[in-house]
Amino acid sequence: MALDVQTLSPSAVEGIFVALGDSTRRSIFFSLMEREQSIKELAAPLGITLTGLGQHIRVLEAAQLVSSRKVGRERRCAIDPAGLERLEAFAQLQRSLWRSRFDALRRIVEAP
Amino acid sequence: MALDVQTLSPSAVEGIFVALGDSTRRSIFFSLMEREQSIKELAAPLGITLTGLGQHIRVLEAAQLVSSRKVGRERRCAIDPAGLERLEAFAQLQRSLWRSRFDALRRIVEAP
DNA sequence: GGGTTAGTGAAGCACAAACTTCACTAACCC
DNA sequence: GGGTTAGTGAAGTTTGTGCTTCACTAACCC
Repeated sequence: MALDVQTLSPSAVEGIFVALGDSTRRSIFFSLMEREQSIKELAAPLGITLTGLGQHIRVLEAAQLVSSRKVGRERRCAIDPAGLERLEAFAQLQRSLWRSRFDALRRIVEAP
Repeated sequence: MALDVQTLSPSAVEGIFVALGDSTRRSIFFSLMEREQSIKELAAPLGITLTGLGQHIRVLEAAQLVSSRKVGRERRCAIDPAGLERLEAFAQLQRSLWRSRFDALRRIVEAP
């Protein structure tokens, strides 16, 4: 997991939050966590058109949560670990940043 | 960081993604990472009304990303670490789940 | 070739949600 | 008390975006 400063900047996770902020895209994501699937396979249980699903995949790909490749006339979609790695690193960093600031503040307030 | 199964279920992080899926709420969140602030202080740089900002705070509070309390006539808003903890645990779990499934799949494909 | 199936691009619709205004409460200050 | 300031609730407006339809391409199959 190679993560530089750029990878951890707020703007780097924007796309992830936008992507998973939608319930349909969350469903697609969790469905792909089970197994790789085509656009058609993903669309069926959600009751939406292939076009609509294709649009969601593009958003998920932009966030690096999903990757896809054409195999024949099908598009095979799968989880891209990059997004999850970035999300985890982001949460970790923010939490530790908050913690250190909170501890510093506490030290001032509770000065002897 | 106490995290049970409930805390890690997809539905537990829905609110977090919905909350941070909006750019204004991301701004509020990062602004609060710097320091505790009132509704007025948060609204000023964003150029939105106090009413509008109050609505965003409610969404962030529902996701446990922000906590607030009334101090006099002001509402002091601050980061709630619970949301970040949950987000980190979620990303960690999903990534490890994906990794184990991916490794299992690879073992089948690359069978000797 | 002809028919079917999977997916894509452009363009439009429709609803959810971000934001506002207005009216009000309550805390602060003189 | 009277004036100002911070925030809140209800109700309306407007904009973004999720989704569709339609037309098309390309792969598969006979």
